[in-house]
Amino acid sequence: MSFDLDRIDRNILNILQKDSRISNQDLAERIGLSPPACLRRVRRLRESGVIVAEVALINPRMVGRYINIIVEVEMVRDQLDIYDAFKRKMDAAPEVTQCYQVTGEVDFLLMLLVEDMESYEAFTRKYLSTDANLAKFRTLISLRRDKFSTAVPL
Amino acid sequence: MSFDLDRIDRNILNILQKDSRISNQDLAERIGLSPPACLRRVRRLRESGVIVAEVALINPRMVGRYINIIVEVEMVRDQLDIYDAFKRKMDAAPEVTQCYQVTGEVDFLLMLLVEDMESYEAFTRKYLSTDANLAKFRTLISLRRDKFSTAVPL
DNA sequence: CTTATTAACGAAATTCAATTTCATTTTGGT
DNA sequence: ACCAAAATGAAATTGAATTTCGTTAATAAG
Repeated sequence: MSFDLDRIDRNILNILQKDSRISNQDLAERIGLSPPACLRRVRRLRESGVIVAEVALINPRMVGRYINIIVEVEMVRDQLDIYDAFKRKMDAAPEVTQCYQVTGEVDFLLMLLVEDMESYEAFTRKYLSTDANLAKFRTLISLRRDKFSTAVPL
Repeated sequence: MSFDLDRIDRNILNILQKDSRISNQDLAERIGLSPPACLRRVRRLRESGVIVAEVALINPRMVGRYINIIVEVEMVRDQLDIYDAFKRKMDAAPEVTQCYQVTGEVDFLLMLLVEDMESYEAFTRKYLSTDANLAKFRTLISLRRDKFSTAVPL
C-alpha cells in the first residue's frame, strides 16, 4: 500500500505536482540525473500508483459562470451499506467533484461545481431530497475559490 | 475574462482533464483533426489561460498517512481587509490545499492535508487560535477521500 | 575482508513524436 | 458573391523520449 520515497523521488514529485509538462530532459537536469535514470524513476512512480494521473487543470471562470457549493450531509443511521450506497451515488454524479466521509455530527462533505443555482436545485432534488436514508443537509455557497492546490506537501 | 469554446475545444478539454499525458497524435486522432491543427488548439487553450496548469496527481495514501481536515471559519467582522489578510495567510500555509470564501453563517471553508493530528494542532495554533480577527472555527475530520476529481464538467 | 548479486546509473544509438512551413480550404462579414 | 481572416492538413524538420548495453555503486553472503 505504501511506498518508500527517497530524496530524489520526493524531488521529482514536487516538480511534477506543479508542472507535469516539463520535458524529461529538463526534469533530469533539475534533479541531477541523466534522462534515462530520471525516466526510470518517473515510470516507477507511475506504475506503482504513487502518480495516479496527469491532468490538465482548467480555470472554471474562463469557461462559464461556475459556482462552488459545499454540502454537509447527515444520514439517518450510521450503517455501512447506507454509506456505501450514498458514496456510489455521489461517484456517479458529475456535479460532485469531491466527496469526503467525515467523523462527527456530519457524515459526508461534498464539493460541487455547478453552472447556477438552478442546477444545484436540480441536484438536490435528484440526489438529496429524495434519498430516504438522508436525514438533513446544509449548503454553503462560494463564488470564490481563493486557493486550489492539488499538490500533496512532501 | 471568458473564452468561447466550440465543440472541438470542449472535446479536447474533456480528454486533457482526464489525461494530459496523451500524445498530441493520439489526441488529434480522437478529436478528428490533424496533429498540427490539434496542437494549435491546445496551445491556444494554454496561452489563453483556460488551461491553467498540467500536473501530476499523487495518491496521498501511497506516500504517508495523510488526514483530510475541513475547517469552517467565522471571522469577527465582515470586512474586506480582514478577509483579504486571512486569504493571504491561507495562501501561504502549505497545509491548506483549498480555500473558499462562502456566504452564510460561515465565512471561509478550508481543506487541509496533514500527516497527523499533531500537525493539525500546530496549524490551528499558528494560523487560527492566534488570529484576533477570527471568531470561531469548526473542524471536520476525514480519513476517506471517496471522490476527488479536478475536472470541470463541460 | 573479499566476493557474489542486485539494483541503479549514464553514453550513445535509435525510435517516435512535437513542431514548423506553407499551400489550401473554410469561415465570417460586407 | 466577394474579400479578409482564420483554420486546416501534408510534408519536412527538429527535438525529445526511449532502448540498449557496458559500467558503477550498493547490499548481502561467505
